[in-house]
Order: sequence, then C-alpha cells, then structure tokens
Amino acid sequence: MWLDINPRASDPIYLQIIRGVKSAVARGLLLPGEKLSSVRELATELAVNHNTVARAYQELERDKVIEVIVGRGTFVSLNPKPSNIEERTQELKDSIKTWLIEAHHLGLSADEFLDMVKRVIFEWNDSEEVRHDN
Amino acid sequence: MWLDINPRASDPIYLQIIRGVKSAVARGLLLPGEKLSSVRELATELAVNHNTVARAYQELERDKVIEVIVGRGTFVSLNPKPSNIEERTQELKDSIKTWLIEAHHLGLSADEFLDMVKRVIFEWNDSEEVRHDN
Amino acid sequence: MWLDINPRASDPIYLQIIRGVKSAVARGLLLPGEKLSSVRELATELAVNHNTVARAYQELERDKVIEVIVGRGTFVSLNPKPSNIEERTQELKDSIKTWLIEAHHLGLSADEFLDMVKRVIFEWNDSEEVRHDN
Amino acid sequence: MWLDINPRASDPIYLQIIRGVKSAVARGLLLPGEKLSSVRELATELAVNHNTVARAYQELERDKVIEVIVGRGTFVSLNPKPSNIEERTQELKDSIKTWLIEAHHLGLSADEFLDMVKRVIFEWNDSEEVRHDN
DNA sequence: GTGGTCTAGACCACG
DNA sequence: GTGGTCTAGACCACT
Repeated sequence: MWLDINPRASDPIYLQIIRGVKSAVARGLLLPGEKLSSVRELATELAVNHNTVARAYQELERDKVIEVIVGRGTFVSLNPKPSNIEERTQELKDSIKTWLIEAHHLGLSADEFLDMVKRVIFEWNDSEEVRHDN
Repeated sequence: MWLDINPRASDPIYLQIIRGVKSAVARGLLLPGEKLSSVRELATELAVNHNTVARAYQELERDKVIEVIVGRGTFVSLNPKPSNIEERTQELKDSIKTWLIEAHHLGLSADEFLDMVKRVIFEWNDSEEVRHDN
Repeated sequence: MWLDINPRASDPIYLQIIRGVKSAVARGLLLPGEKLSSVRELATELAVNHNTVARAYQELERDKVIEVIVGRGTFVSLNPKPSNIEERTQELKDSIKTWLIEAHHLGLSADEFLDMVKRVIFEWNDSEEVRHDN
Repeated sequence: MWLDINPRASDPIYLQIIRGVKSAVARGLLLPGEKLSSVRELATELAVNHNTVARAYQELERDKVIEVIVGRGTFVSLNPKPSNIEERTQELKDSIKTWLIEAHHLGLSADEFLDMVKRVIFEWNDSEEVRHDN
C-alpha cells in the first residue's frame, strides 16, 4: 500500500491522506488517469471513518489533483491545474520562512538549512522513479 | 511593534506569538538579555487574553528561548539551548518534504523550489541587521 | 478511582494529576494502550475545571506518557520515550541532594536516609502488582 | 561565599537561601553558634531584596536552624530541634516516592534509583569535611 | 463525543 | 507589578 496513515500523529488523518495522495502522484506511484480506491474501500483499508476519506477526496478534487466522474469513480487528474496558485505559493513562502526561523533556533545557519533542503530534495529524487512504467 | 497577530488566522494566537518572538529573536530585534513586555502588557497591546500570552511565554520558556525571573519579568535567554534538537530536526525535514510535494503540485520543479528557498533566505538576510545597535 | 486530588494542597492540581497518572502507569494500574477518562469526564469526577485536566494531559503527552488520538480519546503510550532524559536526571539528582540535606536537619544520618529510601521502594514494590492481569 | 543564588532558577530565591543555609550548616561550613550576616548585609551580597532574605531567615528560625538574639544578631542554633518532625518526615517520604516514580519514567529501575541515591550520598560525604576546624 | 483554544475574571506567590 | 493557576463558559476542528 502506497498510503500510510498514522492515527497517533498530531496532524489530522484527512490531511495525511491528502498528502499521501499528492506524494504518490508526484512520485508517479499514481499515474494520471489512474483510478483510485473508492471512498469506502480506502476507508476500510486504512481503518478510518469514511467521512474522513470523503473529506480528503473533496479537498483533493478542489485542488484538481483528482477528478470524480459520477458513477465511474475517482481518478488522478489528467491535467492538474491547482486553482489558487498565488495564494498557495505565498503560503509556501511563509512556511519556508517559519521553518527557517525554527532552524535558526535549532542552531542551524541559513547555509546549513539550505543544505538540509538540498539533502531532502536529493533523497526525494533518489526514490522518485519507482513506477513510471508500471 | 515587532509583533502582530491575526486573530482570524487558522493557526492559534499563542502559536503566532511564539513564532513572532522566535522571529524577533532570530533577527536581532530582540537581543539576549532584553526584557519582553509583561504578560499583561502584551495581552493589552495585542488585544488578546492574558492567558493566551502566558501560554505562549511558557512554551517559549520550555524551549529556552526566553527566561522568567520571578517577580522581575521575562527576558530573552542569554544562552538558548533547545532541548529536543534531534526530534525537532526530524520534524523540520518532514516539513520540508511535505512542502516539496506541495511545490510539485503547484507546478514547481525541485530546482524551482530550491530557488524559492534561496530567495526566502535572501530576503531574510536582507532584513536581518535591523537593530543590532539600537 | 486510582486518582485523587487535594484542591487545597500547595502544589497545583494539574501537577497532582500528572503525578497521579505517572504513578498509575508506573504501577501497572494503567496499562500501555489503555484508554484514559476523557478530559471532561475526568474533570467531572475530580470536580475540577476541564481546562485543568486538559493542561495535565497536554504535559503528559509532551512527556510521551500518554498519546492523543484525535476524535478518539487519550491512551497510555505503548512506547514511552521521555525526551530530556539527561536534563531531568540531573534535576533528579539535585532533588535527592536537597532532600538529603533536609533529612540531615530532621536528625537523620545519611544511612538512615538511605534506609528510608529503601523502605519507600519496598512499600512501592509491595503494592506494585495490583492489576497486571486485570 | 558559601551561598550561591540563581535568580533565573524556577524555585524562589527565599527557598534557595533556606536550602543554602541548611546545606552550609549540614556540611559544617557554618558552625553552631556562629554569627550569620545580617539581613541587609546578605541582601546586598546576594543582590536580592532584603524582604526576601528576611523571609528566608524567618522560616529558618521557625525550623530552629538559626536563632535571633535581639540586638546582637542571628546565629546558627546550638541545639537544632526542628518542630514538626513527623509531618516533615512524611513530606520527605512523599518526595522520595514522587521521585521514584519520576525515575521510573526516566527508564530507571528501583535498583538504579537506589544506586543514584547512594552516589549522591557518596558525593556529599566526599565534600563534607570542608571546615570542621575553622 | 474527542481534544484544542480562547475569553473574562479571580486569587495567589514572589520580590 | 511579575508570572502562575484556576473557574466558567464558549466555540471550533476532527472522527
């Protein structure tokens, strides 16, 4: 299973699902057009309430990451075009700034922080090409 | 005022205060040993309840960002030594990964993400030396 | 009820709750994975405000004694890993030293103090196996 | 100076003074009959408010650790007989139990806790004979 | 129903 | 005047 949920984590399960799906799409574990498990199937697999999965799917649809075709199911978008790019890019920058400050208080310089980012990207690339042909 | 709060933001006020103080310390707007506004003063300035400020101060003290001297007030730590460095460094990396995925879905490549990080750091450095001698 | 609180004691109620829970966990009255009373239930039982219980639970969670599963409740940690072990071990030693001095002024020699410690441990062991199989 | 105060510590200064004096007496740094600094002298030396020192002296007198002879000064008691021994012995036991539980949650067994107590006693004895003849 | 956050207002310990 | 604690009651997010 490419999705791994931790109910003990502090961030809400629906967010973990959203991130999990986004991650899988970004890494090519889920390909454009591919069908996702239904809400109830996924809820059973993950042992969570189906309302939780439904909420995650709704937000993913709003983000144009997935598409619902009524009567057919839910699919990974063929042309993912997130809607409010500007707003979310700003969020992204705010987050980076927050974490930069956090890093500072952890004793990391800006350069060390940058190195950490590079390392994360490297690890990410390293594990990316898992399934582009499956 | 170096701190400003948005009571309608989604993240809690006490967290905004914590981040604001950490940011001010990291940028030298608040110098080691400097006295902070008292709990009730700051509460009045920010128009929030004093318990909210108290909670923020307590968490900052646990993080060794600030120190309380009973009956005298609250001061920026002289030697800030955060305690759970390992754990929090891991959180930091997890966060970066999450935002890397988010960036991907915003149409940014890893390189573009890295550029954004560099830009944020640059802007940060640019505004850092605001008050080291004031 | 394995927890009882004295609202007129000098140490704060939330600390009494923390100690009570830690004690119950240490003695096996609360087993790993077991569900605790909800914040509001316990508040009612103890006749204290729910915020007071919430604060105690939050500190216990930071200490990894308990875990919160959102929407489900609060549970005794399966793998308790306190974080600041070194710092807190030092506090422990300082405390012992303080009490050793106190014992001296109560007319106890170091040996008698040690005997008292042994006795406390003995009484503790004696009551420990209360419910490992319940 | 045999007394060392840390205003940044979490426990109140007056308690630190009490403990400092008790410790000095227990170790023979202050001998029975010896004169203590006056309240105002000590307050100046320690750079604390004289009310704080006064409070500490009052409690030390109640504990029969020191004696005030009006017009002459304050002296270490010749026959130290603390008053409410039973009550305070119970406090002592409660404290030990609290710290035993704390040790448990720090991953220490009862035996390791006992070893720690022995070590503290040993270190104490090691530094005790500093000034019995001065 | 679960915990998390916030307000308003009160009291206490400390310096 | 400083922070620490507590209550009563409210609203929100999550499952």
